[in-house]
Amino acid sequence: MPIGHADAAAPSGPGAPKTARGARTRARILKAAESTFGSLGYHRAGVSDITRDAGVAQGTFYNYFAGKEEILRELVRDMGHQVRARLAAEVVHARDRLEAEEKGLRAFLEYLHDNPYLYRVLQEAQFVDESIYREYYEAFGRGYLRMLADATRKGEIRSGNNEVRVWALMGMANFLGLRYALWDDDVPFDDIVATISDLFRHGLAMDGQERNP
Amino acid sequence: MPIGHADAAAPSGPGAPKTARGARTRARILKAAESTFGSLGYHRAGVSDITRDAGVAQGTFYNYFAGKEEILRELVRDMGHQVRARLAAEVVHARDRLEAEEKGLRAFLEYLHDNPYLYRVLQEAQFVDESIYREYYEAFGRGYLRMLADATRKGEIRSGNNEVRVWALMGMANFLGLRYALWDDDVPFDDIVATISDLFRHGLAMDGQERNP
DNA sequence: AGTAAATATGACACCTCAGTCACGTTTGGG
DNA sequence: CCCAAACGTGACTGAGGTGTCATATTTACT
Repeated sequence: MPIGHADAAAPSGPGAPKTARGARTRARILKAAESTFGSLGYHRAGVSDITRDAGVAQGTFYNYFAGKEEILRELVRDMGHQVRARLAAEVVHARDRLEAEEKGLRAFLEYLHDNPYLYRVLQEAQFVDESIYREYYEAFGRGYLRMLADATRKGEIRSGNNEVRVWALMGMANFLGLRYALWDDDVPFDDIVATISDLFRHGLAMDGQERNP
Repeated sequence: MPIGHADAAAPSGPGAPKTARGARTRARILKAAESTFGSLGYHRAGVSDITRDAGVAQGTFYNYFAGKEEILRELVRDMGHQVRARLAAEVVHARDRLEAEEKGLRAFLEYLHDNPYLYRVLQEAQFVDESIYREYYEAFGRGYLRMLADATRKGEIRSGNNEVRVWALMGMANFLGLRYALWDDDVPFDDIVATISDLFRHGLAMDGQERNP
């Protein structure tokens, strides 16, 4: 995943803007949708809330998006690109997988803390159209799996079912983010990263225990 | 958490049934709400869908519940009691914490596979009233934390920040359940449990590596 | 059996909100 | 400078759905 490369596709299909003004307006509406869905939630948020926030009329909305559901789809795709790009950038200089996990987790917690809307929009999308949600995590998971496979090949991590590991790791990050980056920041990210790092380096069991082949 | 003990509180407050018939009707409505919310989702499901499923008239619903939101609250509380009771029963005979984690994870995956509605109702409740959701996981987490603290005291697991661990472990189980118990059961639960057990016993890093005091 | 409280009914009032449309305004290529 | 296409507007409508209420039926106790 190259950094600095425009990962986000230009909008296409019906409703794609054809002038500079159109592009600006579409972007404003999308931005407004992010904060409106993010703070009010998808169902409480009306299209009129979005257009008011964007400073356009109701009808303008439908010049660019087929409806409320489609703008959510677009939004999730957009936000997904952003997180992945950000995490990839943070992780690229790690010397091994364990270090990459540490950097990645910290970056994710920080990202979530700075962009709290991501979580809500994403999780709520799950119940509007499950395929949007699966697409996000499967895309995320594919990249993650590739990195774990590399690490296995290099002998940096134990061999094992990396696909299962990916889902376990994504779940961990997700819950830690919800609890410590969104709900309460009563535990420093350093402590969280240290705790998880210890789990990755030594497991949960006492040292030297259960080392049968 | 004693098994076989009625953990679920009897309904109280306004709308509490006062005859046997009333209690039956209330229970039928709650049951219907579970399957209706579970399959259609909270927002798509109408109160009329619930009452039709329960075989009662619209108005009957409001004899027992203040509204759509309150029955969701009740439902989450109810389902939370059930899962916790079930997991506690499965875990109670484990010989140490590591074995308890294995049994607990497998039991959770099986429970979710048999009760797919739990996930949807719970996750969706998050956006209707966040406190319902937090209450569920904080209750779950308190019990979990107590068990990890015991295990630390007994020297069964490494010392570390158990609270952070609890959230990491809950997140893992959650995502593994979503992916492998609800979406696709293409990986046997045995493999999942084995993978996670290996993580707990040895970590992710290669054996013998990173063992500095 | 008689009676008051509890429970059941379902039509309906009322409101929210997504999406439409006929008509103005701006843009940009020729 | 012209004009066709692109863009912007906001009042309106029609569907969907929550909660109410006057009335009917059942329960439980005497």
